[in-house]
Parts: sequence; structure tokens; C-alpha cells
Amino acid sequence: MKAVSARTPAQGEPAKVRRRDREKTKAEILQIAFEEFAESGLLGANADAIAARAGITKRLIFYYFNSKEELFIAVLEMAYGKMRLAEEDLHLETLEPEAAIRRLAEFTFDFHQANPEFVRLVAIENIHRGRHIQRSEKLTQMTRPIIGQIERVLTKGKSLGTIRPEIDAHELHMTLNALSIFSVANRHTFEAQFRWDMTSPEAKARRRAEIAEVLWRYVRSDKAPR
Amino acid sequence: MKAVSARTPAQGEPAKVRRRDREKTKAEILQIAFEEFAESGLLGANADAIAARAGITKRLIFYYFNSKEELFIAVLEMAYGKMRLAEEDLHLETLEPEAAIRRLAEFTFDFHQANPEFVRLVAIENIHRGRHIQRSEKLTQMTRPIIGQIERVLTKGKSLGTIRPEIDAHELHMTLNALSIFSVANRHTFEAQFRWDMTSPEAKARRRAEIAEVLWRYVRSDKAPR
DNA sequence: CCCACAATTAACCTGTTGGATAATTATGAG
DNA sequence: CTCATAATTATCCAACAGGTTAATTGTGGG
Repeated sequence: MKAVSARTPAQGEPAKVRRRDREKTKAEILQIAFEEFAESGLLGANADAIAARAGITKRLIFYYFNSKEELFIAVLEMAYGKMRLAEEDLHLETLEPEAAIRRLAEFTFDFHQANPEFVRLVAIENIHRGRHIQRSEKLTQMTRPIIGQIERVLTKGKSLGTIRPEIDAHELHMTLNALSIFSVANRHTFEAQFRWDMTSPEAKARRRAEIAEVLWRYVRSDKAPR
Repeated sequence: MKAVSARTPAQGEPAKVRRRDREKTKAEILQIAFEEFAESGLLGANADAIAARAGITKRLIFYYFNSKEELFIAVLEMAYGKMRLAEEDLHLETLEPEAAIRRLAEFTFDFHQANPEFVRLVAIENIHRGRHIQRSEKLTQMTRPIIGQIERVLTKGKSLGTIRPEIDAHELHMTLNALSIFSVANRHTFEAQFRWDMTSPEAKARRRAEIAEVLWRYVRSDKAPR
């Protein structure tokens, strides 16, 4: 909470007097654009609406981000950046293989459940055939440290004989993401088809356990039945 | 191939003279709308473009389908109907549990790979929170016979002791669909992040086998290691 | 043969919305 | 204090696109 100007606004006074803070303004636009894009898609999101919610003029959006598409790319960069950060906090190395795999599964599931806007954004970007993620230097460069973590868990498990030698880190990651993302991304059509509530705490808990189980049974060695 | 009018068009003559066939015109609009919606989404798809490709006037679309949203619903109904039909041709009952589960996995994978437009359409409908699928009588009524088939396989496997008793048909179906759909729906962001080609014949074959393996290892009983 | 009706077309209308032009205002360096 | 510059606003615009009005034309039944 840094001082914004010479005039100190009275406590509780609505901050309607916009201070000229480049970074803060950009960050606010980005956050609101994130929500709007996740809600309505690239085409559905409306620049006027973003400006209104951010309490600024539409022109400012283009002043800082040039075009709607570039704004969308910036939003993607921010969203993926946050996930990457969260992944770094996982310390799978400290755990035994089975615990590590289960923790990884549960972490991924929880992350997607807690960030449905992110999941929707990814779905939207895929509808657009990944054209923006490809165009972004930052995103094509951005490594995903989680792959390294998974590889280390697998190596350890394979040498201990508790994990099958043929398991591949990328395939595992794909399997896990597929399972985890589906629960958020395909919620609506699935619920409509089967009248199956996927949002209740019980349904979520069940699915969370199920995914961890699927994953562990997939990787575990046949020789070491538990 | 039924006769369309008194005048028989010469072989190879472009059928630019539109015959006044209500059902045929509707079907053509529907097919092209399906492709356009899958390609560009509900908002991105363009009525003029659909009309142009169908060789008719835009007005006809609204004459037959009232609005873009209703056209989209009709497209969804057609697409889900086709999947339902395909599912009926699966005869899992004739197979032993393991073979049935593997066949189910491979069938589902192949269907999604062969019908990426369908997968995209489902993703698009989910972005719109399933609002159209909910509005459609036909779709909310439409049962999915595959669930019954899965249940019968599970029952058989459980009584034989080859499938774990706690496996649930809906959870299994969700797991399989998640894995299968992901390979099509999230192709682009996944490929961009990991530079992992998911479309080569080898990658597809590998993934296909992997999914069948995941599924079987998930459902099989601990007592009967193969 | 003809006419009622349905299929189809041509032309139009209007709200929306990315984006642009140009003026304004706050701020910090000197 | 002041002035150059950057942040911000007010206003406008042109294209696009969903939907409509009204006219036209083909066809099958009488």
C-alpha cells in the first residue's frame, strides 16, 4: 500500500480519483480482462465493459495493450505465470513415490477446481487453435518445472521398483491434466447429459480421490502390490 | 438419390439451380453450420458465410431456424445424435471384461480423433455453460445407452472377480472421456507448452494404447494380476 | 391450366464494437 | 514555478452482422 499522490484520500473515500500510476492501471486492466475473457471468450469479451469495470476509458486499454488480441495474450501470460509459480511450491522430491504421485494428483485437481477461470481460458485458447500462445515469446519460452519434478519422482520410483519402467513423464502429465481439467471444463455438458452434480463437495471429494487412484494404479509396478 | 424435378440435370452439371426441397435445404444448412460453429464458435460463426457456403440466402437460415442460437441448438442435437448412434454399434456384451474395457477405450478414442469438430463443439458449448444443451428438449431427454453397456460390463467383471467392486459406471465414463477428449480439445496449448506432437500416427497410437492401459489398470481387481 | 402456398431472394436496417483522432490534465524534473 | 511528457478522457467512425420487410418464383393439387 504505497502512497499514490500528494493528496492523501480520507479513509473510506472511494478511490474514484484515478492516480496516474502506469503499472497499477495496467495490472487492473489485466485482472479484469482476465475475468472477462474467461467469462465470455475472446470475441464475447467487450472492451467497453472491461473499461467500465476498471473505471477507465476504453482508449486506455489500447494505449497500453494495442489491440484486443494482444491484451488476450497478456492475460494468457499472466495466467500461465501464476500456475507456474504455484507448481514451484510443490516439493515432490521429499516424498516417497506413491505419496508424491498422489500429492501431485491432488494438487493439480485442487488447482483447477480453485481456478476455473484459468481452465476456461485454456479451453478458449484451444478453440482458437493456440494461435496466441504460439505468438507469445514469453509463453513459448516458459518452461514448466513440474515436468522435471515428475521425472525425478519417476526415476526414484523406477529405481526402487515401485513404479513401472515404461512410464513417461509427459504422458503421465497429460493423463493427469486430462482428468483434472475435465472436471471443470466439461462440467456443463456432462451434468446436462447425466444429471450428475459435479460441484457438490462430496462429488468433488470423490473425484479427487478417484483421480489419485487412477494415476497411482497406472504408474505402480505390478511386482509390488500394496 | 431421388429425382428432384421434372428437368433432369445433365451429368456433371453443377447443381446451381436450387430445387425447392425443404428437408434437403435444412440438412445442408445444418451440416455447414456444424462445420462453421465447430470452426469459429457460436459468436465467431457467421450467418452470411454459412449461407454463402450453402449456396442460399441468409434469410433462409432464419426462415428455417429462427435465430443463430436455435441453429446452434439444432447443430448440437445432430452432433450428439450421431455419437449416440455410433455408441449403439458397440457390442461390449459379447466380450470378456478386459477386452470390453479395452475396446470401449479404443472406440471412444477413435471416435474423438475422427470427429474433432464434435469435440470442439462440446468445448464451445461448455464455454457457454451448457446453456443450449439445457434448453433443448431433445438433448435433455436423450439417454446415452453406453452407460447401460458399461454397467453390464462392470457387473459381469465384478461377479467374475476380475473388476473391482467399487468401480462406478459414471466415474469410469468420465475418466475415459476426460482422457480421450483431452487429446483433441487441448492439443494446441499442450503442444505449444511442451513441443509435443500429438497428431502424428505414432503419437496417436501410443496415446490410444496408454488410455486403454490406464483404464484397465484402474478397473481391474487387485486379486487377479494378469 | 391455374392458383394458392411454400421456398427462396434481394435489399435494407440498426445496434454493437474494435479502434482512431485529438484534446486535456496531472506530475516530476529542472 | 513551469514546462515537457506521459496518463487519461471525450467523441467519433466505419465495418460488421444478426435479423427483418417485402417481393418473387417454383410446384403440386384441383
